[in-house]
Amino acid sequence: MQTSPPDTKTLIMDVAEKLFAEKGIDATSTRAIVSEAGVNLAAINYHFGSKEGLLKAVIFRIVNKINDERLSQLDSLERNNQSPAINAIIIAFLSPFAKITQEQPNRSKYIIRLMGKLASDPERFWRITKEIFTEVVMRFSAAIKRALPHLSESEVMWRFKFMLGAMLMVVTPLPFPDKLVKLEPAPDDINQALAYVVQFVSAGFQAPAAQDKSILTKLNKV
Amino acid sequence: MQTSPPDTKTLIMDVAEKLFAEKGIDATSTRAIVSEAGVNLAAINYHFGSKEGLLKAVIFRIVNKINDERLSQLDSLERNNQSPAINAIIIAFLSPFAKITQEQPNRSKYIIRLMGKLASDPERFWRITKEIFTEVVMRFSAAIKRALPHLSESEVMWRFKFMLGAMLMVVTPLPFPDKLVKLEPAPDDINQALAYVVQFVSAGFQAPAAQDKSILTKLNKV
DNA sequence: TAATCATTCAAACGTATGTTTAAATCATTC
DNA sequence: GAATGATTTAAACATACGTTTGAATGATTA
Repeated sequence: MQTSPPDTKTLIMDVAEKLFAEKGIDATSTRAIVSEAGVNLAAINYHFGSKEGLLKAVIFRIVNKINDERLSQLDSLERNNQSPAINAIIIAFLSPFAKITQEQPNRSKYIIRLMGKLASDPERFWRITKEIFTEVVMRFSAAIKRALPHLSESEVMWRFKFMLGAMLMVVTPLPFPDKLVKLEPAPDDINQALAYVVQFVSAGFQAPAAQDKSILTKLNKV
Repeated sequence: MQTSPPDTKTLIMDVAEKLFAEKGIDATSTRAIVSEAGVNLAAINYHFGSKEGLLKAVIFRIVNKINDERLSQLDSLERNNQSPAINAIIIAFLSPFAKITQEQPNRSKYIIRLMGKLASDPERFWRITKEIFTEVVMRFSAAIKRALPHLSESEVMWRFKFMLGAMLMVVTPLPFPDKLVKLEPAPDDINQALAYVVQFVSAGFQAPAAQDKSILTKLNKV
């Protein structure tokens, strides 16, 4: 069984995925992409219309796969129990990353980093992904609400957002001082980091509702 | 008591802070800054050397203030108790954002968004801020380690990172579907969001150590 | 084989960017 | 009030970018 060599279109998407994740989207030039892919400069515009067309293709290829897996796991959970436990919901949301890590260890780190880059440009992010993200966010937030009825809707959604933030940290190469620890996970350690984040996020979700409106209150009492 | 009109340097920093936060750093041209500030194009290079020099000046003005406040609060905690509770440590780390919101309501939303933009480019962020962030990270991670002796050093540092991720979500206008909730915090709601994140992160830190190495293990059992 | 369509190619286009220059203006000092 | 240094100004510079062009090559079909 031999794999056929990737065509130009796939080649460009693979390189773009890597460079967008590593350097950022705006900081990655079309020339850098075609140079590393070994194709002609005009290929991007020929195959994808524009740089944004290429970005959209790259994102769709990733997000569709991950979200399909998320929804499939949530379906499976809800078939067994109409209101699954919060832990199971969190794992259904986070584990597709682990699965991709397992299946495609080389690509996985680029995938989440690219998500991180996109999160900082909400306008563009939403313009590109709203068609494919709405269902996942609505299904999961609804499931979480059912699992945590003691929380207000607002606090549930904020905790959902905190989960995304913690998840992004797993592959964000935030460089701590060298004297401390190097927290860039090796491909093999990503599963360890995901186990850590599930533990952290599960406890966070199950915390009682926040009481004080301002954390400054606590300070001023001291 | 009258305030003297701001000099060119301050004027440029104020406008840059606003535009960097609103449009992003790379997407904000030097021409856009000087145009809104009403100064000459060469003023940025004259006063700050380069665009990155200006960015650094803008960031330092913010981060120095926040980190001084963090360290002062941690000092105060450790004067009373050599090993303060995890909750108090977290509040000491997160609350300076709330304090700035209180003191400078107009600027606070720009400050917050600019931190969000920077978070998506960790390498640049760290290149600029490592001189002033090292002390804070080392002091706080040491305090957290003392407060949570049942955790491995690796897991402590990961949870520290998760805290940063959750904190950044407070300042990242990540667009959820309109049908759900609008999670862009208004200036007045930032204190509420910070109270939420403290609650979430406290519980996360206090969770027992993670057991399974891979979350896929749990899945495969199903 | 000839014809048709898809793809690749080198080159150029138009524009926006950060930066630099050198003269002009302002403020301060002696 | 002249001289000195700091600041501002208009203009130009050099480069990098996304995109387009039209010819050349490749593949497919009649």
